[in-house]
Amino acid sequence: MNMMHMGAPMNGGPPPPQMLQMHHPLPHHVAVFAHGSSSQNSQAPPLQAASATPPVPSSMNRSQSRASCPQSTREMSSHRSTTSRRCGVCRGCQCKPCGQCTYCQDSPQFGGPGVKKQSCIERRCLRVLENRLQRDAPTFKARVGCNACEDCRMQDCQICLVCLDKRFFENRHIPGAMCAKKRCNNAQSIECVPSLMSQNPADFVQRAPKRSYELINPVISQQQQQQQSQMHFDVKRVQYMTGPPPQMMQQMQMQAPPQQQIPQPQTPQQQVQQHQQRPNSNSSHSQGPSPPRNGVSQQQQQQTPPQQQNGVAHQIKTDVNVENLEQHQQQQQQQQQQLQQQQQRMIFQPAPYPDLSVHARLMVQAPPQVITAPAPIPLPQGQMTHMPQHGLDIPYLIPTSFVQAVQGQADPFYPSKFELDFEHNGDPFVPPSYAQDMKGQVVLQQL
DNA sequence: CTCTCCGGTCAT
DNA sequence: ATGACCGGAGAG
Ligand SMILES: [Zn+2]
Ligand SMILES: [Zn+2]
Repeated sequence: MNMMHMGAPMNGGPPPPQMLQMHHPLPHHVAVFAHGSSSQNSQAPPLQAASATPPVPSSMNRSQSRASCPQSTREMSSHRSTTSRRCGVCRGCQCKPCGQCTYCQDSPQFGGPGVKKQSCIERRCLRVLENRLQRDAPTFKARVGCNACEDCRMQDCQICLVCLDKRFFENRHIPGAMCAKKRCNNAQSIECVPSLMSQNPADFVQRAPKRSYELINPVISQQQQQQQSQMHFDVKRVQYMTGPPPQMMQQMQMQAPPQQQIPQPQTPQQQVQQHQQRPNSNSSHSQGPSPPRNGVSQQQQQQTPPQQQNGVAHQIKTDVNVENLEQHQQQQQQQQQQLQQQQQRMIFQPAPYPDLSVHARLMVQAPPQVITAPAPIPLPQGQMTHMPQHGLDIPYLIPTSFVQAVQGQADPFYPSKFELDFEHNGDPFVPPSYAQDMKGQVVLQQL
């Protein structure tokens, strides 16, 4: 029951607030939307459109409170230091509400009842995610699978805490853990010893904003990417700026991220109008969510006319999701080539871990397909497009490498949608769609 | 006041 | 462990 559908500030009409004013210098590889701050990056992606269309109205990131001030000031100053706020710069913060995820559906913004009161899955902020990981990881019951059973062979869910940690934080918070969704009988629980960070919450707070996502993603040539088209492997290499704990030396993570979906060129406003009437627009959560506490069901909310989603069919992008590195591309490519075969194989042959009893060891002794980082690389930025670097230069805005994005996708969290939207409606900030068929493909679980 | 949405809590 | 709720913080 809604009928409220008040014109959300974002859709309404308030002139697009010019992007978040970054107080810190933006790395050249980071495109800026705002006023002609056209970063003169060499790869000069077609950002005109972007600048014309701010990612999200400032009103959208209300709770973010001055995203421009990366200083921990506001975040911490808040008496309720326990409440993490939006960073305002990560992909999530930049994204518009998809309008189709369960939370958007719930939001009054889209005519929902507003009972769930959660942010759009697409808009999940990485900072918040991290805070949560830091909080929960210590008590998280991590397990390592046998890597032999069927479950272990399945691809990671990509939405559980472990997967998210893996994807965004290179398992720093829950090292060695296997996808929480996997139900391996031979799984062994491991003590989660969050590396890298002290157990002192006070520390997090301070570090959170500064948390650099100094992680490096290997670069995979487009060709390679295409060759791996059957599966997505977001191979990442860990690289720590600060002294990494022994167990976290370096690791290579292979993930089989869900297939990318093609963005659905439409703005929230449009979405509101269309207000899908999808049969299974349960979207986002792949795992059967528990039943709603009360009668408010998703369906009930969908009382809007069965508008069509428009002609844009949801396609599935099969390119490998890999984010490109700027400089180490070459060497990486070489490396990748060598590993290419291996990787393809891993797709169906989850590497048998040498020893799973100790996660520490697990981390050190990377599985066969593990690619060890060539050498400490100076955090290239721009590849972790979805990683906010609170307080630091954040290559999370619009990576200059739009071009790359268009060709080979990087991460489900960095929807290829951007490029497409450019072409379709010039709005690169429209979040990926949540077609039921893509259910659980590109999401972040509830935070 | 309006609005977004974090985080705690409870049900599953 | 995870999702549904919902109180309420905090920004506009
Ligand atoms: Zn959404
Ligand atoms: Zn954010």
